[in-house]
Amino acid sequence: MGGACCLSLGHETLLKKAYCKKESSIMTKSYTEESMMTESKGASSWTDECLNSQDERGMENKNGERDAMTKEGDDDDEDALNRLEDDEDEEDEEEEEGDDQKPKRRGPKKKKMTKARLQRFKLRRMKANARERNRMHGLNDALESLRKVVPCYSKTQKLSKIETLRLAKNYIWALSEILRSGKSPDLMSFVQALCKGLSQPTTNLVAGCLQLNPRTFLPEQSQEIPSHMQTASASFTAHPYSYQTPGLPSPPYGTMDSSHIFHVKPHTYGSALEPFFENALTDCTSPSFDGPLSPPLSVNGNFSFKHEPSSEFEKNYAFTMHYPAPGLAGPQGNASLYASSAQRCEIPMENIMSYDAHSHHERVMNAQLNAIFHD
DNA sequence: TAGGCCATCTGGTCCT
DNA sequence: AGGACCAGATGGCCTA
Repeated sequence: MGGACCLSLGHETLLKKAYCKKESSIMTKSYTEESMMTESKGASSWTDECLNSQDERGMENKNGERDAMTKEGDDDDEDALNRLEDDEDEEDEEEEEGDDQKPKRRGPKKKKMTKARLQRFKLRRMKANARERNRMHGLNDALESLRKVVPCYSKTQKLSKIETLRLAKNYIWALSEILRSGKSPDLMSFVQALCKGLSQPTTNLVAGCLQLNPRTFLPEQSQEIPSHMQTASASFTAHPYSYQTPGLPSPPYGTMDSSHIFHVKPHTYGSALEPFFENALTDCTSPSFDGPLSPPLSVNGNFSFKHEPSSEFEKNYAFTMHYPAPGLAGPQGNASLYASSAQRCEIPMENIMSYDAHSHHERVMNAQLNAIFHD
C-alpha cells in the first residue's frame, strides 16, 4: 500500500495524500476526481495558462469539497485537512487549540498551512509538475528519435520504451562487432544479435523488418530500374549480405531498408531514390527530417564513419542491396523467424509509413549499412 | 479480466 | 531557493 491515501467518494473524490513516504511532511492535495482526470488526460497539451486555470480550479475544489472529506484514520492527515479548513476563516491563529486532549507529538512542530503557504506550495508543486512533464516529454522525444534510427521503425506499431532501448543496445553492439571484426556476419547471426533479450513480439517484428521479397511487390521493377542499377544489382547478387528472404512477403510495417518506398509509392521510386544517392551520407539536415540524427547512428558521429559513396558503383551498390536476383537463395533457416509474415502482409498499405516520413530514416539506415557492408 | 505499457503526480535527494 | 533527476504510486488504455 504505497502510502497514497485515496478517499473515493463517488464523483466527489477527494484525493488526500499524506505521509506517502515515512517521515515525509504532511502534504495535502484536494482535487476532485474530475480535476484530477483533467489534469492527467489533458496534460500533454497543457500550457502555463492551463496550469494556472488548473490551479484555480484546484483551489475552488478544495474549498468546495471539504464536506466530502471523511476520516482517514491518520491523525496527521486529519490535522492537515483541518489546517486546510481552518485556513478558510482563521488564517493566522494558532493551529489546533484543542490539542490539549491529544498527546503531543514529538519532532519539529509542523508549520501551519496558511492560505498563503498553501498557495505557494501548490504553485510550486504545479511548476514542478509542469517541469517534470516537460522533462518526460523530452525523454519521450529522445526515445522516439531512437526508435527512428533503430532497425525496426513503424508509426503504427511502435516499439515499447524498454524494447526500443534493448534493440538499440543490440543494434549498437552488432554494428560495433562488425566494425571490430571487419568481417561480414551472416544474416542469422545479425538477426540473433539484434533480437537478443527482446520479447517474442518484438523479435518477430524485427525479424520481419529484416526480410524482403522484391518479387512480391516489384513485379515491374526490372523495367523501371535504370539500367545501370540493374547492372549493379546483378553484381550484388554474389554479395553475402542479403536481407532478402525470397518467397516471403515483405513486411507491412517498418522496415530496415528502402523496400517500403516501393510499397508505398511503387511508381515513384525512381525519383524517390534520387535524394538518397545524392545525400545518403551527408544529408543530416534534410527538410524532410525533423531533427538532428541521434548520435549513435550519426554517420560521422560515434562510429566515426568516414566512408562516403564517392563512386557511382558505391551508390549503385547501396541501392542494389535491396535487389537481389530473383530466386536468390536466402539464408538457411529463416523460416521460423519469419513464420508470421503471411499474416502481416494483410495489413493495409495506408498503415505503412509514408515515404516522406520514412525517407530520411531509410537513407541513414542504408548509408549505415552500406558503410558497414561495403568492404 | 489480467497484465503490459504509459502518462502523470509526488516527495526525496542532489546540485547550483 | 529552485531546478533537475529519480523512483514509487496511481489510474487509464489496450490487448490477449
